[in-house]
Amino acid sequence: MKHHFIAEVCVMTIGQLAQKFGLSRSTLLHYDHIGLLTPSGRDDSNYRRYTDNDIKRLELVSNYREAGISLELIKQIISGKGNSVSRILTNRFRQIIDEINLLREQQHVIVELLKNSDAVKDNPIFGQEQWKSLFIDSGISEPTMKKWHTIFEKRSPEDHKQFLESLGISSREITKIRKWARKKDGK
Amino acid sequence: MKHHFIAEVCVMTIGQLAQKFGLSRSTLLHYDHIGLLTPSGRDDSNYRRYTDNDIKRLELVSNYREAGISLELIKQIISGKGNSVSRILTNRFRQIIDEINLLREQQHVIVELLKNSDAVKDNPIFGQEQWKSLFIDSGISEPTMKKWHTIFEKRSPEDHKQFLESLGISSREITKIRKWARKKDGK
DNA sequence: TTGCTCCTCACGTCACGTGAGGTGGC
DNA sequence: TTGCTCCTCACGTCACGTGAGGTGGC
Repeated sequence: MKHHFIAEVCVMTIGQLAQKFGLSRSTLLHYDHIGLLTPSGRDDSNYRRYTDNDIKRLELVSNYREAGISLELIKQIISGKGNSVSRILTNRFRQIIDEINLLREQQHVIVELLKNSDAVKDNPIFGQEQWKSLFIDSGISEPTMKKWHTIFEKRSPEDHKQFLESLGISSREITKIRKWARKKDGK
Repeated sequence: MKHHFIAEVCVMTIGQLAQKFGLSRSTLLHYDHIGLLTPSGRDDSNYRRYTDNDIKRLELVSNYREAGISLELIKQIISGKGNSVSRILTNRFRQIIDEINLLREQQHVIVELLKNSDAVKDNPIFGQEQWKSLFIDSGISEPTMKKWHTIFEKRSPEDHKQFLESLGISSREITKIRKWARKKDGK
């Protein structure tokens, strides 16, 4: 005996799918253009129809994108060709380490430039409060900020000190901050 | 009484300058195109002649580039227009923090993906040794690797554990590595 | 008719890299 | 002549973003 009701398939338009995944339409258009995610069909008005399968595929794509894998490599992964997934992932992991180290070096350079600039004289207003609000405005929570100080202090205490100095914070305050950054350790 | 010898000015061709700064020719060509660094003159063959002043300017550009400042902002800094230098530098510093956090999230995703993949079954060879040589091949020294383990362990012990597991390392080895990563602390 | 989403080009972004085709001095 | 550096377009990269100009259903 057959079921006479049609299986409930979930078909979505490009806008709905974009919203569901927190992506932009142009991102999905782009994925279609390069053949990474072509919708299974079109409706009467030539609108893209994304089916369940397409959605599953986008789920995969989205995950790998969140790992920072390039679209080209994601194509390879999904098609099953090219390097093994675990190799691609570990390569990317190593790449991230390099990128983070590069960014750390940039932070180091910035500290040096601030040290040599007349930031303090130029801008005595630009003190601890401004800096703190900068963190908060950018959505960084107090605990994250503290954690960051802790890591900075541990990684390169001298840079940390100089950085704090470049902000025009009093040496008494600096001593306080650094002490507490080191203390968090034992906890 | 005047000096009758001509001041020794240092004039360089584009190739020489590129080599001196460890940049490519096309980089310098690009800087000329966008008006960031236009050589003071040309010689008879229409070759670019970079003078002492140009070299000093490139020194500045190069420094800010090493801080990851965009060419557009460097233009503003050198021309003295726009935001103050210290503001630009601290903005960039904050941006780097965001970027590093994004990369850390990507590492987290990779760990999850490795955990859920059959990396271990697929690739039992892909053990500690392969991973270690990956680090070494990519120019990361042993001490840097150790430092990295230490930080990873401190920041998110659970992720670190899972990551090590995903590599197929024995639980005994893992315990050993993690213990030693924590120990470094007291030193 | 208004408002909404959808469509397809096609060009812009950022910091260069890469030829193609040609010149000039040793 | 060979080899070297230099020159000027002009197009490619990567992952989209941004109009421009137009359609289709409520």
